[in-house]
Amino acid sequence: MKFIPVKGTRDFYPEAMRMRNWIADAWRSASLRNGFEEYDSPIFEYLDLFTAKSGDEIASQLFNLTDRGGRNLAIRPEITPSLARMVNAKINALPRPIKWFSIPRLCRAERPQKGRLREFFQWNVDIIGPQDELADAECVLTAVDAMRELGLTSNDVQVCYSSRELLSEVLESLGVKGQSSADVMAVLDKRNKLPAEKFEAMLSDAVGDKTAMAGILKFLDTGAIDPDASPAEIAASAGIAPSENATAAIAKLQAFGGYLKAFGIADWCRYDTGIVRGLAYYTGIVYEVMDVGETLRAIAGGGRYDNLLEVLGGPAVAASGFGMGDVVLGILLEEKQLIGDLAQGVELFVIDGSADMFSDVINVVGRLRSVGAAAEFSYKRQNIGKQLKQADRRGACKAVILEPDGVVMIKDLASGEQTACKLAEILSDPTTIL
RNA sequence: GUGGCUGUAGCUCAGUUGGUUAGAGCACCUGGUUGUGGUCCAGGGGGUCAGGGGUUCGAAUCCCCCCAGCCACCCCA
Repeated sequence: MKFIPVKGTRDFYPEAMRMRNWIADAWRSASLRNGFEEYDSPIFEYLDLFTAKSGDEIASQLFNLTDRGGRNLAIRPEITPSLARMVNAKINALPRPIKWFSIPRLCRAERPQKGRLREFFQWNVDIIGPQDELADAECVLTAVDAMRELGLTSNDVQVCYSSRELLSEVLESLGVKGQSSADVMAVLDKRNKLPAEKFEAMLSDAVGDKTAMAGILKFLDTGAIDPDASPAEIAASAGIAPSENATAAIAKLQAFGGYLKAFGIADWCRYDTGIVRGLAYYTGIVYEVMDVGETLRAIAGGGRYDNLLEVLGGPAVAASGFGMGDVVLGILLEEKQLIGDLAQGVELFVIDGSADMFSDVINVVGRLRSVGAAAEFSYKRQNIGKQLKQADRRGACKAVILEPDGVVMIKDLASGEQTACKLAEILSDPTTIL
């Protein structure tokens, strides 16, 4: 073949398109149920918007271009900067909390691999305004709600959360700072992917100091957070110096856990100190949705990013949200055999009893479509058997067979039952056969 | 950017130690069973064996290059 799709992109033939729509419909309906409004932004932006958020190095991972006026542009690799830009522009006019969602098509100039393509769709759900962990919890609830709609259960996926704030505080109290802190976080992020020995060796290299190393390992072993204990007690049992920041971060984790429980999704969620979320802009609670076997990369990731609007030139306004891509989710749904039969048939298939009645067929089809019915017909004039076969293959519910002398047989294709009526009736009121 | 694996029909795959005109199933198209579907029967289209070069009397098969796909690393918003 001379022309092939670009590396890392997908063609959506009707079958794949049904799957994509099925997922997007679940995302959209869950969003609306949970009180979010849909927005969208341009598919390309000024390159600055992305480098301002993520640094100049990000440019090499973007598809960027220069327009004829010499402007540096980039295809959006994420929508959060655009969201921040849009919200900043109207921050004083928007009622809060701002609860918005989007399902953008995104592009990243990466080498494709399992669960990662160069073009994909990502559901984004954000709440801007509240500082309360209730917002973080409501985002998680929305994610769970969509996954539930798609047929997943808490036996399939878990929302693993931690506190970026607490982790920073722990590292700092152990004297791990600056580059070392960044290195340690990078290693922690791999914890669930590496064998224990290798992980500890890498961690040891990043930390350097033995006392600090022991402190980090003790912190990592923290189990579920007791909702009833005082933050100071929890800090003590996790070997964390009970600074003001540390106890505050622990209290936030407790509040977050309480909201998850109140929303009825506690069994979908668990505290996991191994969640770090890269070195991005997160400032508080962070989480990733993992498949229970942890064989796939994260299905979704998000958390609190209270500084982003300010970084992008706006006021200091708190924000929290997540992104869920269609690629890993699609793999998981397929593995769990949750996709089912997505074929969508027409309602009615209109058939001629003899070729000379074909003009009546297109007449009836036209009338049916004018009242909103999904009606189809065969382009070829052939016997009734072949036309019925075609009706069946199109997934039609009923066949409308036009016979001589104005007689019409309505055949239910599932039961095989037929009822008769008059062509004149159908033409005057097509809704009688719906 | 680095590394590993794999490329035969739209899909899943056969193809012997190199040997005539590269096959099957499914899918697709046509026709039949002479006016009621999910069957059945018959026929048909479709492949420069990813592409290029080499070895050989002869290459889908052996060697080299390249391209593409998959997978992992880096990175992961």
